[in-house]
Amino acid sequence: MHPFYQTHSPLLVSVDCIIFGINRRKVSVLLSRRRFEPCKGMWSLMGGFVGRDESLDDAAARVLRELTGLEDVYMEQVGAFGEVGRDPGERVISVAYYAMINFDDSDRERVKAVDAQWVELDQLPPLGFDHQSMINKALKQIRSRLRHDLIITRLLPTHFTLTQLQEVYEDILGEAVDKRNFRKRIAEMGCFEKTGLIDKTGSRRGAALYKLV
Amino acid sequence: MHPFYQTHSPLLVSVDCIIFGINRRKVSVLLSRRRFEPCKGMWSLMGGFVGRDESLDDAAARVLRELTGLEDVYMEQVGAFGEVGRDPGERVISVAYYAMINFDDSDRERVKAVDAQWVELDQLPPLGFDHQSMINKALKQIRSRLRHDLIITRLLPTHFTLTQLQEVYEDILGEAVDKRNFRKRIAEMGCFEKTGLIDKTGSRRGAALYKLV
DNA sequence: TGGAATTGGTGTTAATTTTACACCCAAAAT
DNA sequence: ATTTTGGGTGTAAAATTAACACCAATTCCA
Repeated sequence: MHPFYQTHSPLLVSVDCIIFGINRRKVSVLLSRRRFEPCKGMWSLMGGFVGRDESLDDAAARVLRELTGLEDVYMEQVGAFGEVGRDPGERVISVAYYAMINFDDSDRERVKAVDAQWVELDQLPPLGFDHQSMINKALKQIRSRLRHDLIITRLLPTHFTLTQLQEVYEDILGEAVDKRNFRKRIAEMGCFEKTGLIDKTGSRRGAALYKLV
Repeated sequence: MHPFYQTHSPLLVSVDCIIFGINRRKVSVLLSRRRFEPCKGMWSLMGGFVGRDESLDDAAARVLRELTGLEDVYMEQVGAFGEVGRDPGERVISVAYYAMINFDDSDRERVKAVDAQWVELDQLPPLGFDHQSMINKALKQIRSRLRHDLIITRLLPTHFTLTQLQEVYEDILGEAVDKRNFRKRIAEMGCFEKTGLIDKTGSRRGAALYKLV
């Protein structure tokens, strides 16, 4: 190590993953019950320490993979959280990331093994550490992208109905939107394509299934 | 330390400060020439390591104070940068912050002492590390806030003319805006107040000086 | 077997917001 | 007195956004 660096004390750095998915038709976050101190027994995000030879992005991807078995999932950084007392056990800097996954893809066995559970956005229990702030900041970030971005399609299977898409949109936004205006906007984006398939699970009539172009 | 933490290797964590200010009527960034390896001789942002007993926010404030002598400056986090090779000297995670300061307040002596210099946004030289990415991300963040937020007034003295404000706005946005529409929008915000004072430095006629309400 | 129930799908109009645009003003300098 | 310089102001067209209601297709059940 270069002498300039030696005088400074290194710190533990972790990543925490806010994993969004859909459970029982509602946008939810994957939480797990902590089995170690600190905050043992509380609900929290899944995290892990950053290794010397992995980037922050890689560490986040690894934690997600360990938990869900999923590879190559799109993740976005939320920010770094560094209050001195944020982890009561030790000084830890944590970088929050969010991921949006299609629940059906995820490895249910593994999820169960770590005591993880899907919780709807408006049903979140008290969380350990500063994890609620992380989620709040992530939601703000996602909402601001919602109008010009198709991130939320990652929560759905490759084929989805417009009503499903709208429900996700409303969950994230936290308010209802007008169906016709929503569909108009979607259509203008021009990134969707009718597959010709019909989904009959949601209604008697059946709804057209779309996919990203 | 709790045994759970012992198996993980701590990392160096630094903060880098993107200090915006106005120099010769143009929005500029305070850069310094590095006097140590790595990247010795290159231009870079000012940074510093995060101590065990200071938060990230505190570390950023400290670095800013050490460089400019300014206290209680508003800073905003840009994000964490953690590629493995981002610092060629050693593994360092860095958290970027931006500050907007009124140049006249800053301690010119101290700034000179660290070989620092104001550089206009469109005149940035090649920077060391990933500092250009940090600036790019900060600018994106600021632009997205520009319409509903008065952050840029922090770049100006407490009393300023509308033309000054508009020039800052244009520098950040990177394009010209219509004078009448700009003033209309500003007026609608309703956060400005004519002081009754006149600034004669900019024109023969003189321009009204405003302040934040 | 016909009618009730359920979710899917579609256009138009008014309101609001945004953009484009040009001329006179006040003071200073010559 | 004339010129020069930036300061200050309003209106109309265009674009965007928001509000709003009904018929369609199928299933289920009486």
